[in-house]
Amino acid sequence: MERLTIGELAKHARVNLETIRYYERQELLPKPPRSQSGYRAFPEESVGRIRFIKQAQKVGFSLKEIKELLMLQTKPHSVAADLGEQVEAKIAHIEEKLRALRTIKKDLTRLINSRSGQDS
Amino acid sequence: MERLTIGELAKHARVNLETIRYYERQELLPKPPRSQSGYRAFPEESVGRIRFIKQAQKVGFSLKEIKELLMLQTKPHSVAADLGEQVEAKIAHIEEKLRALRTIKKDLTRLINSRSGQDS
DNA sequence: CTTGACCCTGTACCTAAGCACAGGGTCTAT
DNA sequence: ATAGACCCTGTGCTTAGGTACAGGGTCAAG
Repeated sequence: MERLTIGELAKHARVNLETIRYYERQELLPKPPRSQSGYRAFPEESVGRIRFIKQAQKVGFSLKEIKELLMLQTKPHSVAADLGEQVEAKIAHIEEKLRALRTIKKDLTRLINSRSGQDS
Repeated sequence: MERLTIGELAKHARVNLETIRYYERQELLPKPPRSQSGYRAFPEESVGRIRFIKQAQKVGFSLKEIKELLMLQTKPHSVAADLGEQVEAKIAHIEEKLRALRTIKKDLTRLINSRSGQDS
């Protein structure tokens, strides 16, 4: 399996290299295995993981919340008791954001329409 | 027309009173008129304005971006040249966020569905 | 076998978005 | 006319989310 250095990962995921180390410290990325010389050797899937983090940030999730989302995704078969509930809660949270966005969008759209025809 | 003190506005808009002063400094709220004794006297619409700010923040807009959104909304008849373009750009931005949210939601939904039936 | 491009750790610095005083004036109810 | 609840300005602190070195090892190419 292909492994990436931190620099390669940074390039693929389009983030600053320091950001990756920061995410590792914050435990958003699992600690990667190291080469003999101590270099980090990331699995390819780290690219997707970082992209996910960036997507989620873009819509207002904090890193703490994103960590929870990632935990749900990557340990789906863990203790598992009320996992469904947790996920439902997250989805509700997302739907709230969707509503907020649609409202803002509607406001702006109305703005455009109200302009057409009248001129200053 | 009804006017609000900063404390009343904070209560209605459900934000900390210091946040309002901060927004004023950042020019997200227009400087309100003052009473003889120097107290701020906000128009009622400030409540809606603050709520809008909070909604937009929830979905990942920075205060700087929100300021732009507000300027589009409140001075729609200004210089007006390429205002339509600006609004379209904002809407595109919002649609990007909508897509990101839907992706995250789909991931989580898939997670729930994949669980039903199988057990660890 | 050295030079340039990487990587390591650790620490410091930075911006955004507030929150928390201190020190002082105001307003109103008793 | 005084206490309690407000308001004012100014300054400083805090947290999140990074970014930027410094000081030092590593690796591949010529």
